[in-house]
Amino acid sequence: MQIYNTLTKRKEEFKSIEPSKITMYVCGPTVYDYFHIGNARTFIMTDVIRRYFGYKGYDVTYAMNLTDVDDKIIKKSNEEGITPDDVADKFIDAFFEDIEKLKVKKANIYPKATKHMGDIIKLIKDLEDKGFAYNVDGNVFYNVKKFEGYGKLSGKNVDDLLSGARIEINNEKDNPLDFALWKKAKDGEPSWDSPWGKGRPGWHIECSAMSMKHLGETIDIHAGGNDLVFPHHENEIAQSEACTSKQFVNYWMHFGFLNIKDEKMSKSLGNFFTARDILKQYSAEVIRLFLCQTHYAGPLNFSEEGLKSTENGLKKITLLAEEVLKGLDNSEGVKPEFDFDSLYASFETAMDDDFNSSRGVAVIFDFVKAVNKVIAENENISPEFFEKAKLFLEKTAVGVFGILDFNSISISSGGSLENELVELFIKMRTDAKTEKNWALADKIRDELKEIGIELKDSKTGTTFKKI
RNA sequence: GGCGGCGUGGCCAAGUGGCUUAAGGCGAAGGUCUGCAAAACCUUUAUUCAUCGGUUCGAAUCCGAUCGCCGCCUCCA
Repeated sequence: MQIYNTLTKRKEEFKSIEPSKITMYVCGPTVYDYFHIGNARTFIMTDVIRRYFGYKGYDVTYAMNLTDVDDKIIKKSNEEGITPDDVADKFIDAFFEDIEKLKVKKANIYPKATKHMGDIIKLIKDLEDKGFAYNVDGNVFYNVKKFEGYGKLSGKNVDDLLSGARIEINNEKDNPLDFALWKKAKDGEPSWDSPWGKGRPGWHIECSAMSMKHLGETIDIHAGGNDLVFPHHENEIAQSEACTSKQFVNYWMHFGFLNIKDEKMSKSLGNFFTARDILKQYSAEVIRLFLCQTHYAGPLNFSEEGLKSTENGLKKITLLAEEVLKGLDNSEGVKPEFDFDSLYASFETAMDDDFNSSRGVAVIFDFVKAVNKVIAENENISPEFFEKAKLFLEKTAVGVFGILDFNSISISSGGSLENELVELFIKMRTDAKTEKNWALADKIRDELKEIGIELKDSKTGTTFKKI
């Protein structure tokens, strides 16, 4: 399995620290607002990656942090006149609701910054003791010059950064690049006691502290959006490695941006759609397929046309899944020649190559086409064939991508009064057809469609489904 | 100013030296099936990969230049 590692800037053979076990940490949301569909890309693609590891038989321990103490939360709490905790709680709830609607499997742990103050303070103290941090009147800064590898992830060097035009002026810092580990409390802000007085943690320290606490000093994978490479992840490395003298993360993975008309979707530009709004119009499966059709690292333009075209494509998969379910009820039939093995192999080859979901999805479409061909060419097909076909879809489309849900496929089955009534209409229509009374036959079909029942004629008779 | 990414058919998107005279999806056109639909199947839809040079027996893939777009360096997934 090959994974592109931002740290080494190339694809590398993936080797976990412990055989068949993986530790993975992903930078989650700062809970001050509903997350947008660009954030969702990270949540969904890490979900796909995590699911694929599961497919491969790995036991994954996956942590996603919730940043619940932060400038933006404080700002929001002032705007709304509620406490920062209330802001955080509200959007943590919303986060879990949205993530569930997007069919993202839950992480094993969702550590919160506010629940790890002891660990954070201990880490800062350690950095101070080791000479990597200095205290200026209750503010503690990290001394970037002390850490030799600073810039190794983002490919920057301290001198280039210093010549950059947009570095803020802060007289308290020895060096403009130094960043806050601990911020002295201001009036009305949430604060915690520490050896440096009351205050709260800086932005980057929580991830170092929580990743090391829950997953270990060295972990397999750390992922996040492209915009976190610098400074966030760079600083995490500096904090963690200065403290442990061990490699913090073996594989760094970064996701490309979701753009609107070639511009990064972001809260600050205001060009964003929240995931919950998009979910009102499109299913989780459509959104997931839309994202999976592009490799995770590249940019992806978000558009209504794109979602629409994905929705049409997904229909093909769903309709085939329906045929597969129906085929399970066959009593007997031919056992067609079908090379499941080579399809599994193609799927794995694609996904083994840095999670190339775009190719993985193409394999599913190839499969759909091949099964449709089998169905078109044979009158009766054995249920065993459909069982194998269902298993393939379950492992790939359902299990890895989450772009199909057998439970939401309604196939007509007798029993209820409603179904019997529809069957009655179908019988009447069949009679009308025999009498070549096309006007009546079409009227029945059209009117049933208006109340949400779709009829489909085939050689073997007419079937219906709710739409 | 520093660093990095990208430019493939009408649209989206894989491919990064020969297996590709470029996957897959959407759209479009024709055909089979059907009373008509729908679905499905078959066929067609890039002699070409921003442009121009170069390396090579061979390049969308490597090198150089040019044009265009985007990102990071400030909070951001």
